[in-house]
Amino acid sequence: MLNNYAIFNRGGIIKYIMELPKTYLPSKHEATIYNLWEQNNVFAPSGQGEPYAIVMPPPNANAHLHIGYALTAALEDISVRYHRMKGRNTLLLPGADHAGFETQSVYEKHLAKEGKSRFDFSREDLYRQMYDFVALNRQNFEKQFRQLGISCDWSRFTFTLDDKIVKQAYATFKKMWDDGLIYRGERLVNYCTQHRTGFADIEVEFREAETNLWYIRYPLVDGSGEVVVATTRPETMLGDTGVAVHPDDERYTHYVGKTARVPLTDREVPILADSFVELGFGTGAVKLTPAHDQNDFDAAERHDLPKMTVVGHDGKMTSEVPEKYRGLTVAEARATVVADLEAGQWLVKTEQLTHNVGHCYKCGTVIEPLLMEQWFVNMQPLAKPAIEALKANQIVFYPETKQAQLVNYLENLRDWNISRQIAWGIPIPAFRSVDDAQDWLYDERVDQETIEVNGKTYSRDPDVFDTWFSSSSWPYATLGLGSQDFDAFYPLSLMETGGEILYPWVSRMLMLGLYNTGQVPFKAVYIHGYVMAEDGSKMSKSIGNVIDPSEVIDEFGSDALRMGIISGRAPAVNRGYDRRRVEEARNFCNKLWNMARFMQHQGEGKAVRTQSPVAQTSVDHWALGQLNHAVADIGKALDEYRFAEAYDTLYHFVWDDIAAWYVEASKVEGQGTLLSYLLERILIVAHPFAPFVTEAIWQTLGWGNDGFLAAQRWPETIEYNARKADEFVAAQTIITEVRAILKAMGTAANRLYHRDDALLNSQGDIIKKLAGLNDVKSVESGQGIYLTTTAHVCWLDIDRQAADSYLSKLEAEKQQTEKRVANYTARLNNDSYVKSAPEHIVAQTRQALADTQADLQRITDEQKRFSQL
RNA sequence: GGGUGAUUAGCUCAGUUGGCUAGAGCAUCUCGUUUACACCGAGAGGGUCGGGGGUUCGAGUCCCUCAUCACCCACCA
Repeated sequence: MLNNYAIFNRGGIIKYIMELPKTYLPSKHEATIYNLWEQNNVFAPSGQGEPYAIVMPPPNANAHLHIGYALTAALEDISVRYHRMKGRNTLLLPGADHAGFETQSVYEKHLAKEGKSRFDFSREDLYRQMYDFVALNRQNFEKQFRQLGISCDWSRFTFTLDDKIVKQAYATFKKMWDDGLIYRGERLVNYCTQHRTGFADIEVEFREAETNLWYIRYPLVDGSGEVVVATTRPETMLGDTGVAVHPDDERYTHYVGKTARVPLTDREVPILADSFVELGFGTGAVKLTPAHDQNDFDAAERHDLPKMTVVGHDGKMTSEVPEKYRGLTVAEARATVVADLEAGQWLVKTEQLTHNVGHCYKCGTVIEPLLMEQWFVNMQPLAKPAIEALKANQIVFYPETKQAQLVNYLENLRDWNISRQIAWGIPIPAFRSVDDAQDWLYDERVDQETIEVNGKTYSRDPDVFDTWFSSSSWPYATLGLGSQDFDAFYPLSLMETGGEILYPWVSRMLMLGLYNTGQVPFKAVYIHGYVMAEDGSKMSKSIGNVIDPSEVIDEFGSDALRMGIISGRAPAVNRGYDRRRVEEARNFCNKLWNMARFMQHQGEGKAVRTQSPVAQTSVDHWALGQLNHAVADIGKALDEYRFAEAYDTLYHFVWDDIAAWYVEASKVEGQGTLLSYLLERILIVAHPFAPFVTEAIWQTLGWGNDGFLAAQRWPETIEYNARKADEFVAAQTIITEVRAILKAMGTAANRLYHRDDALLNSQGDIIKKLAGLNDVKSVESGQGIYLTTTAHVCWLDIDRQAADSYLSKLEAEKQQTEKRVANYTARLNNDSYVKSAPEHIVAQTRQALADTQADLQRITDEQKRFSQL
């Protein structure tokens, strides 16, 4: 099979030549086109104009892109291409995420297949292995991004473990350290005993679980009675260090201050009053296990209770508990404790209870709140300025509601645990004295296990940062704080991302951005919704309903996927993937392609690019007017990130106005002389949405000599004659009515008569061709039926039989028109309407009434005329 | 428990600050192969905008309420 296109380089100008087959075949062009762009550095910032910058939220370098990324990519790329064409200094900076724990989990599965575990390796070894593992997989997603046509500057590609990111993380940590925002604390940490690491609150997944509520007697030491507590975790009673009741709970007032004995142990614990206890729940008395429950921990802090760790990092009971329970798993311990309670008559009763239990979002293991020493960030001083910036509207949110949600989140923020006990991440640059557990140093020599400072030995903290800690500086760390890029592009124009990371990421970028740069990191935030499966359910690998963007691209093309996926989609609304919209968009690409074919055909194979049109005919002026409107509407919609609306406007402008009306009109001799100009403008305006097909056309027509389409300027408003444009609108009205009548009556070839009407004289040829008439001519007196939707007197010569059936149709039309007349009349008779409504609205109504009355008049005249025949 | 969003044509969904007869694509029905395109063209049918109440000259749009669905946050010893 012969190649039907060739690329060659002649005199430094790249030409792209091929035939124009009937249908556009994306697969034949997309890769070639993207290579041309990339090799010619089309996506680098121009250095001219007002800056416009987006830094991509880095996708997981290890992942195969799912179809949601097609949406992200389309939204970002449309914005960027549009602003580039507007002449702005535009940057789209790509990146990839090492995705700490996520990737380590994947790698662990990989290891498991080889019968190994991460605990078989040192952290350094593991890190190196994973770095290579990710480097291999990374090419995959970079390839997919290119498939999607993303116009990013690959030379600025940033990986979240790159030096500049690590350095920024260290600088941030150091600054916080110096400012006293970082503290080492023994706190309850959400701990997965399977993965052996702690998590941030936000990473814990709560699921409903059926469990029991056990009611247990705690006898008073003075023998004066007992307190019954209710618990879902009887095994943790082995670590109880108190019992709490509500201060207002009269049932227990006289117990407060007394001492109870914890069954199955010899421990005596105080009964105290604390308002965190809920009066209505259980018995109103609660056991306190400070080392394994957040509320209990907080209460213990307030009342200075000791904290006993009874569940260890391995998920087994520790040596703190009586010997018979030691080494049991939590589940085993629970069963044993319950049995022993029963045997000892300590158990009052058991109730069923449904409640939420935290699980590891990766492996599903129940999260144990465990007491651990970790690095924490004091969030209040960071959250406060962020809240102020939000309330001062320094960032525009799409949709708006996300702003208030973020404020609400920030106002209730707890301190942030940034330590993770995994290998795949940025080592925490802190060292602890081997002699003094309280003596910590900040030091960046993390490649060393131990360091000597002032004659003392310090050993490295084995933990790494939470991924979100380093990625919170993403907007300026990628640019390089204080660099030229930073000066040019910070704050970013837009942060485009999904709703699931509004809290963990957007909020932290905002806080740390303000902290490190004194400015908000971005001027706008666009939150996209999720792409669900076609039936509206969540896509997941386990269900097997994941849609691969590459497969869609293979079938329909990248442009079709981009447009199909943004079509009709509002921000932050989850919606299923809709294959029909992609098909629709594919058809649209083909429409563009065939308009180009038609134009080339008209120009006898030589399509000349025109930039300064001379409008001659009415339809020319009309087309320019429509172009102006479309360009303005699309631009305005894109300025406000209303992508679906912008695409809709483009679609209907191209298809309805130009393809259906203008191109058809241009087939009439002497009409439609601006085809190449309009096509040129359309390619530019459509380019942000459908970059491949538009560039393919551009290059194929030989316009590449003037530079890439991707580098063209967005159209300016063009002058046109509105009165002449209106002539074509009038012609359209006549054409539409004639078509409708002929269709409804089932008659074909006919003539349209008029009495030397100026419009009919000048637009006769177009009307004849587009309405499918035999003739349009001026006569002394005509015959047939009058048109009723136009003020231009003309009548359609159809046979008597068809005319009779037309009458009944006319009656239905009359009734509708009468209704409208009544409607407008009533409105205008309403004094308060005329007084309160804006003048132009009232004027519109008056005009509408006049027009409708005229229509009604023509209809009744026509009926009368018929009845006299 | 708190919060957010959704409910518009058979289906999937648009509808910017309230203002012409509420739109699109797909699907359905008629007709059509006029040399850009059947991934096409022309025409048609189809909605009391979830229920109820309110504000207003005017409500799909704003407010209240109810119902159903989805999601987020918090948390239940």
